[in-house]
Amino acid sequence: MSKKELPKAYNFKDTEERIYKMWEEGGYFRPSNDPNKPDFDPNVKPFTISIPPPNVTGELHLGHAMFVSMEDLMIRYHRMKGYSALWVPGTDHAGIATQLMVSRHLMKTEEVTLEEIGREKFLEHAWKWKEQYHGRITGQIRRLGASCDWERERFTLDDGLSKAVREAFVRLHEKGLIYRGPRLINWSPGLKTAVSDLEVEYHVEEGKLYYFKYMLAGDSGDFIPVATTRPETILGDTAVAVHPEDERYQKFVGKKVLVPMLGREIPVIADEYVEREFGTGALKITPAHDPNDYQIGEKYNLPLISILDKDAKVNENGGQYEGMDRFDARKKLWDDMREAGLVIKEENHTHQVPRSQRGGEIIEPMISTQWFVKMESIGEKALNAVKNGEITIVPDYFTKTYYNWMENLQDWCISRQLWWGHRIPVWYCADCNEITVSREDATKCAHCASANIKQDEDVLDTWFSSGLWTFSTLGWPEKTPDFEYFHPTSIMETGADILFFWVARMIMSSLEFVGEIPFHTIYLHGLIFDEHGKKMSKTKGNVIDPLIVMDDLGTDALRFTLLVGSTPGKNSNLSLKKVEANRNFANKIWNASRFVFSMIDTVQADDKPDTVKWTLADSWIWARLQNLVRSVERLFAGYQYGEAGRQIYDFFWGDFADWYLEIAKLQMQDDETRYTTAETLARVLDITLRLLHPFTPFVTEELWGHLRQTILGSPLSALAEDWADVLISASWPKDRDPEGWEDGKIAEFELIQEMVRVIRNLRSEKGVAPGKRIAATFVGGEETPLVREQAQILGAMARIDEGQMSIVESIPEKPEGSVALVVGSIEIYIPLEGMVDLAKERERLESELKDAESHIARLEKMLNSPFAQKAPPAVVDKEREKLAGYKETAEKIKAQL
RNA sequence: GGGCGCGUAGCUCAGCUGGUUAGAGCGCACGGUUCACAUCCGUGAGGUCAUGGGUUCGAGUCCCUUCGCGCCCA
Repeated sequence: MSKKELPKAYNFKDTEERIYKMWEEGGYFRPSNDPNKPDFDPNVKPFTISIPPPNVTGELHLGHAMFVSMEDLMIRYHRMKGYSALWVPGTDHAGIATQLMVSRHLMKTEEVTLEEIGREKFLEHAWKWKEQYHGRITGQIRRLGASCDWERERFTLDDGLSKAVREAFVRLHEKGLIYRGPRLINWSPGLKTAVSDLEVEYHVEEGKLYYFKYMLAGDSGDFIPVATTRPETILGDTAVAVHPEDERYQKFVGKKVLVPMLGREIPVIADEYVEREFGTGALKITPAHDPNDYQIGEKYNLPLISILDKDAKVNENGGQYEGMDRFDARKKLWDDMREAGLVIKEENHTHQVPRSQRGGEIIEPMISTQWFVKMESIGEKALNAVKNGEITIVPDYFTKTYYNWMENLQDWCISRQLWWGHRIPVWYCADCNEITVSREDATKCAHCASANIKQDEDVLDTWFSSGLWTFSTLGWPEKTPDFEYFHPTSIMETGADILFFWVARMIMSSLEFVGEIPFHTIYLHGLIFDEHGKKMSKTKGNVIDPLIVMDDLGTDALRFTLLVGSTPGKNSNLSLKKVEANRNFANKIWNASRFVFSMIDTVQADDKPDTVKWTLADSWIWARLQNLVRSVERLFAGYQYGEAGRQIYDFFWGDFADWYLEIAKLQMQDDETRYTTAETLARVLDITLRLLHPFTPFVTEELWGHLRQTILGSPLSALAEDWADVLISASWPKDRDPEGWEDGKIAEFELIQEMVRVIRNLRSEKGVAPGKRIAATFVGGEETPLVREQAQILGAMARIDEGQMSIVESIPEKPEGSVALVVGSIEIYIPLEGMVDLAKERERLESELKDAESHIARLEKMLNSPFAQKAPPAVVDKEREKLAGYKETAEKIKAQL
């Protein structure tokens, strides 16, 4: 039989690729109930996840590994539960990142700039680039075991999604929710494009606070001292503001001051916004280059003077500084001001510097004509969807963060000065100056029918298209069967860091365009740091590459580590040590299974007993397993996947492998119990593999296949008759209600375990050779029948010589030269000739007695307190039982002393 | 400045709606060729659950204070 050939260690390298291919080619990733097929049953519940689309040209990192593991777990679980599970894969075009990469590549290989090559040629290159790298990232996601339906894979720039983007844009425009105009935006001078507020990160950095004089117009010689962190923006100042109650400056309010070096006259205004304590208490206002100043500028109708061009060089408004780079201008202007006697001082100052999320260059707020989406009404709907419970966020403490953000929405700048993306579907007419906004490519002006029209040069923010992701991937704006059946999707699982970037925008888009929520649950996972909680970065050299981890330790080990090491929303620290431990777990599963197969192989048809009698161990492992199934079900329902994984791990290793398998070795040698033991082994392994499958799909699929074959080829074949062909489509274990006998059997078995432990402990302490069989006398009292029944197990597990093992109900007196062990009401005497140090034994027993007595005292005190009346009876009873147990133990020990 | 989270064994972390003597992995110590597994087996050491107070019959778990750390927003 094939199982004999199974290698001694689990070899994931021979397994993963083969299994994945089998799944994919076998069509197991498709939803079981497909609305496009004639046998579609609308009553079957769908379970849908849209993948957070990775950058099509990107490379797998741990963030991907995390969400793939988590989503695959959810999908596999629901698939096994009988839902029509659909996981829609796809990628996004990542406008800025990809354009940057491609243009760098072009510069390197062909030494051409974007301007030289032109839009059309550039796009050809970009598409080639996309084709080239697309397979890399999707291949890497496959390696993780992702059971997504690749036949439904989408890309943000493909035809269907582009159509969706157009539809969305045009609808927003029709509703007046989209507008174009000059506003203060975040400008990235290196990329030469606008970026959204979210794409700007504020870094605390050492800088300087520059103090200087704002001279009053006229020659009074009076001045207002002003401090700034960005002196070059002085060129664009249009006011100086002071606090209305600031006595130092009240006299200047309403007067004019002169912009240094330029001599422009600007007003001194009073506003409570000014912080009197900061700097000099007087604030220069540059509405065209600072968001706060912009608002003040609006309030007081101050002119906007833009002083920078698209390269962040000083423009014509900067007088003699025109043409200088922003930082050179800062220096030159300051030097000139010093010469002119306007400089007061410089101070070191830490402040927040806005930097581009991509590339890290300093972002310049500046006035630019861009397209914006009005967020107010859209945002309100999205806020309410969470407030009224239609959408739940897990973990729920992110709900507040969400509210906070949604209540303070700024209009969203959606145009980008790039070529790689969805070109804005707006055409400008050179004849009538009207614009044409169209779903189809326009050929003539909608207003004057002139053909002299030109499409807007800009593209849309990538997040605009990914905001439509949950429904555009299902076919919207067409009412496709997929869209009708699978939307709204079930869970949006993604990183907490893109709650606003993406998740909030999907909610807004879906409510706006589809009129329904995009998903009912948002599950946010945390970020992954290195083993000491430090952010992974190339410069620190602490980056863990999931591809290398999978090469070295296997996909299942990586997945299990990520899943078990994380709790919803919390960041987790990953170390290779942990992955290694889970590689070992995969190997443990492998070997325990191998053992089970070999046991099943030994069963003969005539081993089947006439009446089935389960042993204590059989009952115990079964009861434990049922507890586990219930527990996992409850934990999954609460998104506690990590805890569920840990419990399965503990059961498999701690209960099944360490105890039941050892006992099964004995039970398999007994004609009476061979059949039922093999059956128990088979059933427990089957259910455990099913429970583990969403965590570690490869090793479980491989073993389950062998298990199925082994059972089918054995007298136990009836067990596996109705099983699916492959584990991925097998049914999830049913959580049954307890039948009432379970707790008693578990308690009995735990007594046996405890006896084994104390004997092993003694052996170890006394240095008894591990292989040496020893003698033992069990004085069982009430438990004597149990001890007799389990004698063989006790003997084997504790290495007791059967010939020298006696079990009695009571003995007249303590045997000489023996060590006495007490487990509940049972006494165990181990004769260890020459090894028993009476004084030491006494000491040991005394300390055990002390321990028991302290418990007795504690429990008696507790039971005499209001606890007995106020606590639930079940809890009180439990404590009473405990007390009785300790009393018994104490008595037995006393008898020894 | 506002909001959120965290602080449990040497390290990394679990601990669900408050209810045994607070757990795991790694690390450490001792011992092992037990016929599934040395990617293993057995035994052990190690914690006043950051601090102070409160609620409760009962607090690692709920509330407040302080200290330390991290994140988000401004």
